Amino acid sequence: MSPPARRTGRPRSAEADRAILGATRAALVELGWSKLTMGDVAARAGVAKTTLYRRWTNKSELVVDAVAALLDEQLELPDLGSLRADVEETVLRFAALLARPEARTSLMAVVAEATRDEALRERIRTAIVDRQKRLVLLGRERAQARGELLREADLAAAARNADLIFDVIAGAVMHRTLVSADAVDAPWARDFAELLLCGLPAPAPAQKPAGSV
Amino acid sequence: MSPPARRTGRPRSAEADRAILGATRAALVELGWSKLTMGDVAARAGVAKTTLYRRWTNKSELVVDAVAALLDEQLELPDLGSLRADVEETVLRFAALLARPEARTSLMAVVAEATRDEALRERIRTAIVDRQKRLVLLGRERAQARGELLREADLAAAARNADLIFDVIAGAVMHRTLVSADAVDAPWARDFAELLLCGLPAPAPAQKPAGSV
Amino acid sequence: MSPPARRTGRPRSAEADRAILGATRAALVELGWSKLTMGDVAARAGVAKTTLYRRWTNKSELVVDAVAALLDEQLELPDLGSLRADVEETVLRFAALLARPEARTSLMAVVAEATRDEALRERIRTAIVDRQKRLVLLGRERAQARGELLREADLAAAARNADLIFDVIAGAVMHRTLVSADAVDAPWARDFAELLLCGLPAPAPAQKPAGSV
Amino acid sequence: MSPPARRTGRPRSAEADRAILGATRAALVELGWSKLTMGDVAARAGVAKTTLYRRWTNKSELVVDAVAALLDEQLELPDLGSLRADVEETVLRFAALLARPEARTSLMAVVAEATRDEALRERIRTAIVDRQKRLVLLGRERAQARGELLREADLAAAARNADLIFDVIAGAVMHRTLVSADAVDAPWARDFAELLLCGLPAPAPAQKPAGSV
DNA sequence: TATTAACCGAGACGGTACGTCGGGTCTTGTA
DNA sequence: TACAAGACCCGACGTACCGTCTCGGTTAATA
Repeated sequence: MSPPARRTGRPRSAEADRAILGATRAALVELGWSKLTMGDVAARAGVAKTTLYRRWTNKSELVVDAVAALLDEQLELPDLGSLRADVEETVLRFAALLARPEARTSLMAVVAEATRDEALRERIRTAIVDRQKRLVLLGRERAQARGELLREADLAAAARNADLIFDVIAGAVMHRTLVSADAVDAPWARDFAELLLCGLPAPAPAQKPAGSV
Repeated sequence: MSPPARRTGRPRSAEADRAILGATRAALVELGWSKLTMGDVAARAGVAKTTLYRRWTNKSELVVDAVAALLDEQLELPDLGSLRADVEETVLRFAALLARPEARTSLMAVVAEATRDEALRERIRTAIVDRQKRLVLLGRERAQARGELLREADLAAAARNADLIFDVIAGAVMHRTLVSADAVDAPWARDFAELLLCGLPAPAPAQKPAGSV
Repeated sequence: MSPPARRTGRPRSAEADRAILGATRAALVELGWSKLTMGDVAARAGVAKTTLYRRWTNKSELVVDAVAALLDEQLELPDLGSLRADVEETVLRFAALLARPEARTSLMAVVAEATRDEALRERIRTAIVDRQKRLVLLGRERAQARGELLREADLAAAARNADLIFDVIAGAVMHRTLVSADAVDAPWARDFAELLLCGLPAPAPAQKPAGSV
Repeated sequence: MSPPARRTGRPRSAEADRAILGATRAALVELGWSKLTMGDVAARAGVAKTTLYRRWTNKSELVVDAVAALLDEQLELPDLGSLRADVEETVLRFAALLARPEARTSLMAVVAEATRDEALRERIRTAIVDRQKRLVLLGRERAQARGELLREADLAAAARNADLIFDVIAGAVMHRTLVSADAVDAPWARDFAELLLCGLPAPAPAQKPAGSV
């Protein structure tokens, strides 16, 4: 069932594979998705266009693969002694990643493409989202150990909550960077952490009776 | 201030503006971003291609404006009597909009394109971001009137805060929808509103004594 | 029958007429027929396009009028004492005229346009051809007076002959200049006059028995 | 000498060359120069527009070649036994060609365009002028073989002379047809051949006693 | 060692859309 | 009315990229 390993004929050049992916990543950084052309990638890789199409059926497929390789870098969770400090630092690290043009461009390109490609969406979910979610889980673990966070009884609720926090953090940073086109700097990170930990500033401390969720 | 110029010559047809934006939205729905062509939009609008390019330099710019109009008409702030309910409802409305393929696709395409196009970024900011921020401002106004929110003394801080809240709400919804590829439904909206209003659940109400923040 | 002289309303600006024709000639010289645009002419004349179209229905009509004015300069027949010398000098003068880009360009443009415009053809015939034919008639007159040329008995034949000579001289110069793209210089003029006066070089003097022609 | 290059890559389709030139001629006949469009030619030829532009940079260049092919196929030198008869027949054949509107129109259009386009002038020279000059060379060869013409000693002079004769014949016919707008018919051809072979009718330098005619 | 099938580069091909340009018309406000 | 300005419709222009298709030539496994 698995590919019976083509046997006859000249085998494909592994060199070419490497060169093509490298050239694609370079072109992505310089030009972005929409101005990247197959002809240009081929030229950069010192390869014929035919060679590209022998391996990938599409511009999309090629670029997605190139991006996937690019995004294998991972964020690491800091441990600064308090939940608030850890959140701020994580936000700043993620923003630093998004500040790099190749990351920003290719991430968005792949997300945009995914808006009309179910398979790609699934691929993003497993390759990126699920992998980064561990940061939230780990951070919560630590905070609970420190006594900074309530330990949730309901397991399902706990999972749902982790998902929510992940979307809030990642979404806020991405939205500010890519849509609002504003900088994510230390003051913003501080304000964001404050909001995340304490919520909107209610007028009277007495308004929140004891025992509320 | 801005429109004192343009006195001589035949004025631009407002009719054409409407027809073009309408045709663009219709084409987006039917074809999606990538298959939408300027020529087709012109034909649908009963207008010459030149007339499009006299108003928008690009396919991107045109689509940004069409999307902005779409958001304008679709997003209204509800008034359900409490900040919490208003937030939930707004989140759900925004999610409903993103569930429509033409909105999702074109919004993301435009954002992706903007990652390497400063002018487009600026246009998104003025045409979409600044315009939708009114929802946050209006919502805060009402909540303060109801006594649900502290009235901020510092004006600059108030503005910064509105920006932050906007990015958090819009970012969370977009990220969950487009990146995490999960549904934004009523339970999620409830959890999100809870988090936004109250922050992460601290273990004891008395735990935050002196010296905080 | 003659134009009843419009009376009401603002009269047309004679200034504008002059400016337009001048601008057209200037544009013809610089750009040639095909790259001359109505918009450019209007701009040079400091006039709106509407004003052009109020006076001429077409680009063609406008340019033809401009060319006609240009060609009102005339060639003068020299009198150098012999038919041969007069022919050579006339050829060189005509060539000098064709060497001027505005003359060359606009003349050809108008002729090309005439290939599909009967009315224009007629206009060229009366405005240019018939007017220049006088040179042939005058030259023949003088040569006959000097005894260099046979005086034709048949009047119709004489007229036909003048037409022929005109086409041969003008045609040869124009063809060499415009089609063959070679220079019409003194040696060529000499060779041409020799050919015109004596015909192709026959091998034996005895071949043309008396009384021929 | 000229085609040693071009070794790699897919070779250009000779089929396409034929189809394009054929389609161009057909379009010229139906539409004339100014209404002929590259897109239409491509469609008729069953070829992409790109393929046209890969071979010809311009509408003008393409039409020049199409016209050249037209002349090639239409103009053959007759052999009627005498130089005089051959000249007459050639003149009539050329005139018949110029009577066809597509030939007349496109030839003139191309020449007019060339008055301000050096590259086009060069192309006309090589594609049309040099190619048709063969008729003069061949005709002279035959006439000399028959003993009707002097064999020139000086080679350079012979070449100059062929150029001259070509310009005289082609120029006279074109001028009469296109500028004078008169018919080139059998009588005119006879008069022209007489003039070309014998020159202007001199009164016989002393040979002919006074009072002749 | 010779065969041979699949590879490779180059580049032409049919398409489709792009953004621009010019022709000729129409619509303003002003003189 | 004419005029300057400039928007309008139309249609062709020449370009760019897509993904496919020959070409002539190379290269490793097989026979």
